Amino acid sequence: MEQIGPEHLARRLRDIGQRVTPQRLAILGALRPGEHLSADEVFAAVESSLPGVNRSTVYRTLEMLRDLSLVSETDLGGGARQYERIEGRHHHLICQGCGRQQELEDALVAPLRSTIFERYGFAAGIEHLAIFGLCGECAR
Amino acid sequence: MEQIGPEHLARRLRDIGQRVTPQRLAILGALRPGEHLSADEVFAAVESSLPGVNRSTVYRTLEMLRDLSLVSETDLGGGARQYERIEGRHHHLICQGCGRQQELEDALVAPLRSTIFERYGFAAGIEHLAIFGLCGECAR
DNA sequence: ATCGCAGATGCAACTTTTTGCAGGTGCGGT
DNA sequence: ACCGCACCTGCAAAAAGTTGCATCTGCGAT
Ligand SMILES: [Zn+2]
Ligand SMILES: [Zn+2]
Ligand SMILES: [Zn+2]
Ligand SMILES: [Zn+2]
Repeated sequence: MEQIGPEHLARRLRDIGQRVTPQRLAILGALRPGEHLSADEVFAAVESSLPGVNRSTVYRTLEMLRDLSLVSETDLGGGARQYERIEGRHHHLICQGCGRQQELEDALVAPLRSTIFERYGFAAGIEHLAIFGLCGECAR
Repeated sequence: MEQIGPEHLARRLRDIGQRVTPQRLAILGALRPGEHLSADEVFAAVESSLPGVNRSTVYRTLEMLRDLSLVSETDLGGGARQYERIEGRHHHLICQGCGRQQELEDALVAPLRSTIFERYGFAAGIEHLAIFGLCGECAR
């Protein structure tokens, strides 16, 4: 598992022409691949290590990280949007019957990305899809 | 173009075991295929024909219609989620560079739905995707 | 036609997210 | 090391969306 320190995060931000601030380091540091956090949970995590941060800074930073494709922002149907540091694409199948979730490998989604590019010349991100529907058990 | 009257909408609701109320008829009636409306725009439209309706009724009704797949709910990136009456699936490509939108036919998305079903036995809805990325011009 | 109740609505409080603005700070240039 | 200013942040208010509860109502049953 990749170990990430503050210097690594700082470099990552500078590489893409963004300023390095304590807030951004804390926010990016609070996010880990494979873990979905709400903005409020990120806020709570950041608050403890950097008292005084403002919620809107958290929202604005998450928005920036999302625009830079460093973080995914997804409505998984649970009230608040979920944020996750992107480290290899993956997606989620969410059953509207029983609520169970299942991970979906990007390999199944990749062809869509290719088709869209071939057909429209459009480079689709599709970093983290939430696909709603009915699982096998609930479909009957 | 399909003409829809109140009786049609009422039948549609009853068919799926939902109660018919003036609010629901007004809300469903305010939505038309091919037109994206925010919850607030739906509220405004409904207000004029049925004064006194409450915003939360609009939100709750849109949520119900979405669960019943009569209406799609999509974050197109413009601040507020957009609602549209579903009449044949379609999707949108949204360029994060210039903001231009392009419609995407469901034929290109259908294979993903099939693949997911074959692989996981999961019946994916995918009624109205918003796919973000970069258009040909902005990609360079 | 009337009754009863599960489900819908209105209302108000609350949570979540966005925005405008004034002051603060990272960082390239000197 | 210092400056300058474009970009960030905190703050406060607004906008968008959700929830609990008391009342009301559509509609199946009598
Ligand atoms: Zn995920
Ligand atoms: Zn299920
Ligand atoms: Zn649409
Ligand atoms: Zn573009």
